[in-house]
Amino acid sequence: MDILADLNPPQRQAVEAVEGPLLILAGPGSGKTRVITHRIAHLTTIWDIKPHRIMAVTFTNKAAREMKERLSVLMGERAKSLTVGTFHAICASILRRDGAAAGIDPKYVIYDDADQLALMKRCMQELCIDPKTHPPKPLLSAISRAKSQLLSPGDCSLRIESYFEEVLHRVYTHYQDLLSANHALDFDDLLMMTHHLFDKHPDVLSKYQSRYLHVLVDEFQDTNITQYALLRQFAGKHRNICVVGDPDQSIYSWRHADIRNILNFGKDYSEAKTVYLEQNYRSTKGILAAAHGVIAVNRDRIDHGLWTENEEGSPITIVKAPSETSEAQFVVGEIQRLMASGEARARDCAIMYRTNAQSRVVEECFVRYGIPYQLVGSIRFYERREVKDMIAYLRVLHNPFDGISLLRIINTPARNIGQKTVERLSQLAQSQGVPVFVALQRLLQSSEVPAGLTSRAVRALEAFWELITQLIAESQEMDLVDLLDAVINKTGYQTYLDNLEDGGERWENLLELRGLANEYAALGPAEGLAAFLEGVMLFSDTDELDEKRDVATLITLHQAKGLEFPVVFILGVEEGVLPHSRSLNDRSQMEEERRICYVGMTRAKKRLYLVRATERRLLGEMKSNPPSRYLRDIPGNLCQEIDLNWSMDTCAPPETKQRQAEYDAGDYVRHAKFGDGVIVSCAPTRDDQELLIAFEKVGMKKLLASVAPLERMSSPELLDD
DNA sequence: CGAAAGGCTCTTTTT
DNA sequence: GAGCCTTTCG
Repeated sequence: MDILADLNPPQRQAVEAVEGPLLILAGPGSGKTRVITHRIAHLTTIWDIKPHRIMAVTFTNKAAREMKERLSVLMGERAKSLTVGTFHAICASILRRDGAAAGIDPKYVIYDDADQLALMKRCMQELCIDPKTHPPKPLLSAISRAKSQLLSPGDCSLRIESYFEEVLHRVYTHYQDLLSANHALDFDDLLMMTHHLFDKHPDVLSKYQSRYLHVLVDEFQDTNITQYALLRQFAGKHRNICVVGDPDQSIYSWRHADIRNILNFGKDYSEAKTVYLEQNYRSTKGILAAAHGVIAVNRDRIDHGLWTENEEGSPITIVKAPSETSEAQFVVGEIQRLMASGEARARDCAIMYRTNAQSRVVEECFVRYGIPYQLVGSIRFYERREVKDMIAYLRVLHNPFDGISLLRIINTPARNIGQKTVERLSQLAQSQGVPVFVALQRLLQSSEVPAGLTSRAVRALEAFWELITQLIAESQEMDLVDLLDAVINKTGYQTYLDNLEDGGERWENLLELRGLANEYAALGPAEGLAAFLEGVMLFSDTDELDEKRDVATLITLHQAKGLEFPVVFILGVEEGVLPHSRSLNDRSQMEEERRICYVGMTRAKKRLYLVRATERRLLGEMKSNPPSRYLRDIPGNLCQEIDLNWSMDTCAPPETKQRQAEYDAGDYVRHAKFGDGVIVSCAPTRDDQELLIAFEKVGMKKLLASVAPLERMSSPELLDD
């Protein structure tokens, strides 16, 4: 197989530049994943690099999985020994293997958002900080920001400039203490602690540096400072680091992605080569031009060419609906029409929106009209109560120091351990400075009942202790699936679910979890449990997306990055929704909103619909939003407009008209009465344009584009007649 | 002790 | 409208 055969010249250049650092700037649809996979295949075949000496880092599990699939097509079995994974997954396994040097328990557990929140509440309680005056979430997000920049609690104490920062410092310090007391790491810790480990233990670092001859990174524009620092550590010895990115698709600044990384790359690796991938293989010319119209407005960007040899394609359809219901109905009708005409199947269609909340109306509508669909990741699998409960049990068995999990399941299902008892128990743990698990053990060993506890409560705790210790013993020798079954049975969880209203559905979820556990069977008891817990925490539901089923996809614009569909509907193209209201007063956030829109538009291969509702329910209140500013930035000649407001009462088919209102300053026009003229300026109004026209014969006139009897003139010669 | 009801806040995007 | 917390009742 000739790996270079069907690559265009820049792609080939990117694949063949194997020595030294390489920056690939790749526009949407330019084949960047292809370049990465072919580059790896090229390295392993032509240059005979052993696959286990190559690391490819992605952001999502889905991207990692796809890359592995494509690589095994190119390389076969050899692909298995490549390191392909997300930053988080790669770091998690490094810490499990080598973290002990930095004081990390190999049996550490990973805390997700919910766990973090629980821990933060506990933390604030212990510090006597009122969660009303200092809401936990902003504090957590500030801590996350610090960790994304490699700032330890100590570093944060160096520049305390406000009361908030003072509180932050105290909270951050204690939060880290609690994490470590629980033998737990949060998502950001996985990265920061790995960096820390490498920083303090050159021997460990050197092991990885020597092993990895080549490091490749996808979606480089989304890396944060910590991730970039990690990459530099990995590539520190051989300096063969290849990063692929597109600044125009940077939409994760809220997760502390730092665009400066792209700029710094050239400084940190002054010998770096740069390759531009500018040919788009995905979209029609029309879609590309429309998307360019939107993104070109951004100030903080370098305009680079993006072109395609694809056909011009259908016009972009801009739809004005009276409400979010009719917005959804339009989508249904249009999908039905496309399916009936054979132009598209359900699976060719994607419905994209800014916020998850928007999906509900669409979902209801799809159910009513029987359009098959899949909703991508609004409720994460492992965030479901029953799944979290089961995982909490397994975590406690794996690592009894995990107090957050222990307290979660201590009375689930109910076993007569009330709130008071739990509170008393965690107080005991805190005052003795030991984990809850140990405090419980001590309490039960001592002959006297501590103050504040009834003997009844102690009996209940004893029963719980028996249950857990017995399960821990079993976890040492039982296979994972058997262990899970044992937990479900001995805790009475199944009976508990049976008595619940929606128990059936929840039981299904546990069966799914069981199926997942089955995949770790080969690893044996303890190791299987560890790997399962790691996998389940880092597993994201976006991975659920199944391209094989013939169903339409409902997805947020963020999650849509990296995907493509023949037909794309973007909903809520309104001021306040896209761009989102929370970004309106911040210029750099507004630029990001624009990139989000750009990402959505460039997902479309053949057809693109931009739909808005003149009125929609927001915050429980009816709101009427003006059309998104992005609509104005799309050249009018690329569009066709549908106004559903007109068809409401009359039941007439939706009126379609070529958008004539779109004029630009400098256009030449002929007016039925005033004769020929040139447009001096045009001011957009709600649905129209107010034109200032200099007429040859009658001078300046102010006219509305939609009502004035104007005709566009193609060339200025006519004026000179 | 647990379940149910009422009141409160806050709504972006996710590894 | 939803999730979270607190209060209230059985």
